[in-house]
Amino acid sequence: MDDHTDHSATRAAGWQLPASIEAVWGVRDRPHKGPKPGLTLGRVVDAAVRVAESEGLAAVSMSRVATELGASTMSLYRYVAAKDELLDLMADQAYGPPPPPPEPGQGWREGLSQWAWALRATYYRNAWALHIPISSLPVTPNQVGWFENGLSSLAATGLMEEVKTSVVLLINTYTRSEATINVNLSAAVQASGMPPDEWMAYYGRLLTTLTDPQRFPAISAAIAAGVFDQADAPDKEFGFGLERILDGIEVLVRASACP
Amino acid sequence: MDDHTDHSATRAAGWQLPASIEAVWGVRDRPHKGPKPGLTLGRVVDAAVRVAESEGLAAVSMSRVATELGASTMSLYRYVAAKDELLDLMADQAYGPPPPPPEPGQGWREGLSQWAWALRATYYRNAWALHIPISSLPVTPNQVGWFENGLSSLAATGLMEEVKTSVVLLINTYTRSEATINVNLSAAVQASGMPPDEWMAYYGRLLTTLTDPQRFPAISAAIAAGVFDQADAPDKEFGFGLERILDGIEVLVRASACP
DNA sequence: CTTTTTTGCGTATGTCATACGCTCTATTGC
DNA sequence: GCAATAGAGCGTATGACATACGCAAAAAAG
Repeated sequence: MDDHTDHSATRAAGWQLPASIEAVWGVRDRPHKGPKPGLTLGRVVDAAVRVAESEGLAAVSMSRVATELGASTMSLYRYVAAKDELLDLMADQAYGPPPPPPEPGQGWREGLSQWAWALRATYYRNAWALHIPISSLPVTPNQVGWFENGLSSLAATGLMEEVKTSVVLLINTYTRSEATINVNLSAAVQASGMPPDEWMAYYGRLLTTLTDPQRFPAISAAIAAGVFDQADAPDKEFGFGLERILDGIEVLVRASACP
Repeated sequence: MDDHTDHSATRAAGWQLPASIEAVWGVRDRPHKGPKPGLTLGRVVDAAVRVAESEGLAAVSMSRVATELGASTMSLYRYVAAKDELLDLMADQAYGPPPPPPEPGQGWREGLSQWAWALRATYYRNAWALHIPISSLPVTPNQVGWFENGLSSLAATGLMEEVKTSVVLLINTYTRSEATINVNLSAAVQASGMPPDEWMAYYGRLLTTLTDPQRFPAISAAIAAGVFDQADAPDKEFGFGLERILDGIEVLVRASACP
């Protein structure tokens, strides 16, 4: 144990939790010696998020964030060891605090469903955050908070703890990737300047041209059935997949309930 | 119709399929006028893939690929309009040709399951490709080929065409993101220098330190149950989710079979 | 008051994507 | 055949960007 904070669990051979992440968890820093910091980690992250919201994640450069704060580029490195750390903190900020836990009377399915929809809304609201690569298992407060909340819906089921975490991970994975696909897609549509329906129709025509019906019978059938005639409501698509997954989990819950 | 190839379907107001992508589909270019190209699009993409395989996607710069080919940086721009296009073509190369379509006697579930596992193996084998952002719906030959193959498993079910595409999209989405998470994660573990089990144990200790059991009861329960004591086999985790999703789809298929 | 730590920040380095324009080449229209 | 022309390779900018390094000033500790 050293004179200051106990880092025995956040440090290990070859790796340690970055100092900036310890900071968001509120692990208190000793009162400093040198000059007072002119900024705070929070202000840096907020500024970065502001830039990402208004100009996209690609616009988030150290110098852009610095000018946003009226500081110099290099001063940011007193709060964050590298840009990657800043991105991780921005991602945590994007999650925000998780929604309130499900009410006691609610079933697991309803709880998980609401959780997934809330998560999805968060991803859509902060589309820029989807471009930040996932660098490890959740270690930031809001991310862990969402995980906790997801798990809590399953508390009353008889599932094994290991299975519960798998389920929550599964739904998070699904939700994130559905959001990623749609965000990228709508960016592409936007870039084309066409209205979504028209773009979809164009895509259908494109496939028709490119795919030989002999080699691509299933796709041709889909085209013929008019699948690509108009853009599907993304909500519908997401709901479809979610219900399928929940159906699958229901099978599992039932099996574990009546042995 | 103009003097050369018919582009009426690959061009549209405000957007057109990039020339390099038309090229991989084998849309023939008119016999050229100027000097003979010293390279081919295929060689450029191959070189880029070789770099990505041996040094990671981050090492793929235009100049690195050029030196790989013994050419100058700028010469690559005769084959590809921008780096993004090169990345899209690399991604298509990573998919490779889809596995053979399911045998006639096989059920949809077995077919889709095999498809998903094959897709997953492909993602794992070419982990670098997961870092390439998805820029639109599938338009490259191998990607479309995989899509076709996935759909073909569902041909015999009575599902509507629209639902079939949703199902295939769902499984692809799930598979891709599971792979993404595990690839990133194992990169993080690798970077730490610890063996996976030890890393997981460390992560458990980390969570224990950071999470107050009052505010994070569900996570604390998971920790107490030893969920984080050892790294799960990623195959198990993937199989779990996949079976859940297939269970969900089975519900759907049954419902549409006996109305 | 001196030592130590820590801050802000100027400067420098190396990497990248890519615009531009020059030269040279092979095909095409005459 | 021959000139016009589209295209090929590529050298040379240009303007970002992340970040290493080091200095000078500030504040707490002794």
